[in-house]
Amino acid sequence: MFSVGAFARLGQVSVRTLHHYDDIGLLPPARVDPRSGYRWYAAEQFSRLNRVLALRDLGFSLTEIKPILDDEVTLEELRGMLRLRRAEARERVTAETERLARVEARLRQIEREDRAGGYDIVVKRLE
Amino acid sequence: MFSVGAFARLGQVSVRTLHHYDDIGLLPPARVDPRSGYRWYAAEQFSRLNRVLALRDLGFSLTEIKPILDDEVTLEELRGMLRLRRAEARERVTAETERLARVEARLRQIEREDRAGGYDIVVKRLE
DNA sequence: TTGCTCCTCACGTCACGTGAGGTGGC
DNA sequence: TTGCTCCTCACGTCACGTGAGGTGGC
Repeated sequence: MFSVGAFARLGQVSVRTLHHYDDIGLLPPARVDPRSGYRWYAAEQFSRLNRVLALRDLGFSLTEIKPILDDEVTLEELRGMLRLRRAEARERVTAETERLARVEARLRQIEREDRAGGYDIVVKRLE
Repeated sequence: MFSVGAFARLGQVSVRTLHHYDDIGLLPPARVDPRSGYRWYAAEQFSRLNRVLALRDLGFSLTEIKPILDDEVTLEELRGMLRLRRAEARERVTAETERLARVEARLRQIEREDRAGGYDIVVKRLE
């Protein structure tokens, strides 16, 4: 059994994160001391923690992660969720790439000592 | 003079956004009717609104935007802020690209019907 | 009178970070 | 007794979205 502190250290997350995962029922400790309220985690729980972190890393919210880990999601649904993640990730990549280009353009402009001007050029849609 | 509704429509932002910009002092209306509390914007204020949107689009927070627009930032400082933005934008591009790759890897894995396994592979640093 | 616009609260968002104030075992 | 760990609130984050409840001019 591991105390929160130990489990957090070994799992590379903060104690607050474990408290949070307990609060939302995502990763409740194997045992809670009824007197002190101390949380005790079992070694097998590292697996679930790591799955949480892996899915979080793919862009899933904690709310989405729970049903996935609890096998309340079919393979088909999981596939669909991943496709959605993929689409979102692609969008963010292009959005960030474009933003980067704009920042660079602005920097070049400033290096030419043109402070003013340009920066109220905004792209807007017409109806 | 434009009412909030009109100014919002023409400026392509929500009324709530204008309220918010007023609340934080970023873009107070040119005039506020003392009786009704109605906000009235002048045509010249579109320029500032667009500057706000342009800077926001570059990744600046509203708190950073204010001093920039109020000329409380030197050219050198602005350059420094843009360099920081650039670095952050680059980081996000690579981070998002990597995330996308992981999502795609997971999808390929799932298409092979391998539901289980893999997904508790997590990268962690050793001390 | 009915619509439409406007107003001011004030809670909710997402995943925790960060004190505050207090307890229990070595 | 001193440290260290643990506990439970509960506010703060960032830029608004979204009602709730009410007012004023055409």
